[in-house]
Amino acid sequence: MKGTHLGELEEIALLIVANLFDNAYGVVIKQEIEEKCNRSITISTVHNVLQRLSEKDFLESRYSEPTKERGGKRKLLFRVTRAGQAALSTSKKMRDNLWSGIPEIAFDR
Amino acid sequence: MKGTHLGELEEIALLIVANLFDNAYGVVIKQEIEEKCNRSITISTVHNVLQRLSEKDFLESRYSEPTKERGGKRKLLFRVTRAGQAALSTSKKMRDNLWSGIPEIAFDR
DNA sequence: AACTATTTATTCGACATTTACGAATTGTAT
DNA sequence: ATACAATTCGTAAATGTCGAATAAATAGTT
Repeated sequence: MKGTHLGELEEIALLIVANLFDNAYGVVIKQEIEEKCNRSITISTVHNVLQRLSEKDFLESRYSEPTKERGGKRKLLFRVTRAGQAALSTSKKMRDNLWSGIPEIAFDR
Repeated sequence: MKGTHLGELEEIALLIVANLFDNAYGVVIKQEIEEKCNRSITISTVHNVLQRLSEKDFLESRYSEPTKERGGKRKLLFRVTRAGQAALSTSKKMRDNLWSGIPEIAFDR
């Protein structure tokens, strides 16, 4: 039963890539996850999830040109695919639906 | 690094229990997950996640009285704890925040 | 120019946690 | 005994996690 659902980190990574525009690559994605989700994560974990999302066709990638700065290797830039967008939308609808069934009162015990 | 985050299924299960009131136990939770999330899942998977959520103190449980029907064993009834509510809220805020940064346009390519 | 060091970045290999299922067990009513 | 409702157990697959290895670029040295 592989790739049937979006894992917790997978969904976050997809959302982060969708937030970034033309500069979504490993290092920046790691920083954004750490800042926006208030959680620490290593760069290898990030690359791992990016690769898995690519295999699932939720992300597509291309290499940038190297930059002039010291150590400026080419970067692997990511973009959310249509399938990725669909997966995100489905997930959001499902969760919004679940939340809509929870009265405020339930959280006021 | 155990229990640092709410897994994908863990979050769904928590939300489902929050939706149910006084009848949140294995079988019913399984049915609700299948209906509301349009996905199939076995009863053992459900019990497994319920147990893990209990160990993390996101759920609390008590046994009901046996019922009069044939095979009516006592049921293990679940309720979301304060910590569980907090975890759900945190997760929701994080995701809402991420979605707020994605312009509609980004999904109209 | 050729080396070596430093920097930015990605890839690899291994392990931990979560998700998933079928089978076994428990307790109740017929 | 048998059938039924429910939970628990054992194991495998998918996802999440990290440290170390590798790759490619610039800066400094000789």
